[in-house]
Amino acid sequence: MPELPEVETVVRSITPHVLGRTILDVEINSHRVTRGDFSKTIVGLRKRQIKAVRRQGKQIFFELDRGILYFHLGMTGKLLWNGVRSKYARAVFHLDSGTLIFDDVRQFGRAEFFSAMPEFLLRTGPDALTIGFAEFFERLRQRSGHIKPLLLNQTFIGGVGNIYADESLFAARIHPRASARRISKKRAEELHRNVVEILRLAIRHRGSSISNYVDAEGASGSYQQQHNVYGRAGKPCPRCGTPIRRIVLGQRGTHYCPRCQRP
DNA sequence: TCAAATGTTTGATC
DNA sequence: GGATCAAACATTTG
Repeated sequence: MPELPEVETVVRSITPHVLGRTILDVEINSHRVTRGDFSKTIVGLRKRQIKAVRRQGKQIFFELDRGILYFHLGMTGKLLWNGVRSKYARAVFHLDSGTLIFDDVRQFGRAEFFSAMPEFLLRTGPDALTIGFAEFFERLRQRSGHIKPLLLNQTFIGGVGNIYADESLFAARIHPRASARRISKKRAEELHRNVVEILRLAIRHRGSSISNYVDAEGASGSYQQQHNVYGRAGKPCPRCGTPIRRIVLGQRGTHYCPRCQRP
């Protein structure tokens, strides 16, 4: 579900409720919430104070007075502040200020305590909002393969998912199957600029709500109303009227305008 | 019943 | 060895 704009919106809506607060107790209702033994997470989090909340790519970190609480929302994860406890409430965090529910239908998300930043979390590439063009282009040049799956690769850049990859490629008029390393500097500039602009705009609209996504208060985003290609297969391209095409690329549905985005 | 869904990890293969 | 690709994970919805 959540890509950078949605995760950023969740972070912004959750931060005022949890910053400086103390975790009193934790319930974990599914063995899939953590990768290892979940009792480590319960014990590790008890009595910890939340010093900072930050996002890198699609990852959320609560920095504690000792250790880290890590969240990844996967496809259907939600963090709900004092929200409804559904049957998908996989973990519940009781703070001195209220209750944080980690709700996740498909269970691709994670909520886990680490005493130190684990290696697998350090593999994330630079955040899509902060990477500069020079570094972006440099990294692009080093890759073979198609541009669309590369944008989804979180070790390349962090934060872009299926919606914003399709929307950014449309804005930059780049075919999703274009060879990453053969994209011209001018086109790469367009792509970099559009990725940043679209992510920022989507944050202003509090993200895209397709089926599941809501912020910590349970509110939907509205950016889905401005999608040009994502989920619009067969509908006219807003720029030229040609029907939007849907293909499968890197196992993901991929939407583009066959006229505006030439191979 | 089948396909698809905002994502990542794992294991094969190039 | 590194990069790339497909399968698997779990559940709902149309």
